[in-house]
Amino acid sequence: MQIVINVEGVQLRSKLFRGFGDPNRLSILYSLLGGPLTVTEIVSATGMSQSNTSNHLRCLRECGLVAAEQQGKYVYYSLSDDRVGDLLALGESLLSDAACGVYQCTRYYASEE
Amino acid sequence: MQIVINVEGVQLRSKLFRGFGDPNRLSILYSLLGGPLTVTEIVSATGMSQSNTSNHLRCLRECGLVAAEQQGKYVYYSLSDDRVGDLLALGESLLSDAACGVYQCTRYYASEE
DNA sequence: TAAACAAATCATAATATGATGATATGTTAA
DNA sequence: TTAACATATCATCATATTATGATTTGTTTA
Repeated sequence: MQIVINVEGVQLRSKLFRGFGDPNRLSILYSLLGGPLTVTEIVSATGMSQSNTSNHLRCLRECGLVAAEQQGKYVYYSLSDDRVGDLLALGESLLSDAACGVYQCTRYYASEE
Repeated sequence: MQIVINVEGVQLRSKLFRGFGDPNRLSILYSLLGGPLTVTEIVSATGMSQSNTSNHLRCLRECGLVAAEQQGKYVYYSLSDDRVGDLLALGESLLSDAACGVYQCTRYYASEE
C-alpha cells in the first residue's frame, strides 16, 4: 500500500490534528463530551481565562471541530461531529496501551531537567 | 456523561495528538503506512532534509508513534501500532466530510492576506 | 584501520504559538 | 436608553517549535 498526499493535503491534515494538540483546546473538547456548554460554563469547567477560552474556541470553530449557536445572550458550543469524540477515544486507547511511550516523551510541556 | 481529566492527563493526551499535528511528522507517518522504511528512504519519500527528518523521527519515537530497529547500517522505522493508522484514517474521514471547516481554517500555515 | 555511507546530535536563528489585559461588540431586561 | 452581563477581538510579550548547517557517532566493507 502506498499513499501519496500532496503538500497541501498534508498541511490540511496536520491542521486538523493540531486542533487536538494543545492542552487547553483538548480540555475544551473533553468538557463538551457531555453536551453543549456556554462559554461561561466552559470557562468555569476548564479554569481558563475568558479571553483565552474565546481564542481557543475560535480556533476550534474555524477548524470545524466545534459548532457554535447563539441562544439569547449565551453562545452554546458543542462538538461538531461524533467523530471528534471518536478521535478522542482512539487517543485514549492508544495512550492506555503500555507500549505507547508518550509518558516518557519530554518534548512538550515537560521539565527537561 | 461527564469526563474529568486532571491537568497532567490533558497534557499527556495533547502530546499524543501533537505528534500528528505537524506537516512533516504527518508526512513521515503517511510514508510508513506502506510498511517499514529506512531513514534514507523516508528522506527521499518526504523530501525533507536528513537532519530535519531525524529530528522529527526522534519526536515520533519518543512519543511512541513509531518504532525503530537497527539492521546493519540502516535503521528501519515503522508505525508502532495499528491504531496510529486508525487515527490517520479517522482524520481522513473527518476531513472528507464537507461539514468540517478545516479547509477554511487559516490559523496555521496559511497566508492570511 | 581507513573509507564510505547511514543516522543522530548540537547550536543557532527564524518563526509560530499561546496567554494576558484592555477594550469592543452584542444581548437582554429594567 | 442605560445597566449588566456574555462573548469576541486586539496588541503585545513571552515562550515553544521548527529548520538549517556543521559535526559527531555508528556500521560495514575493503
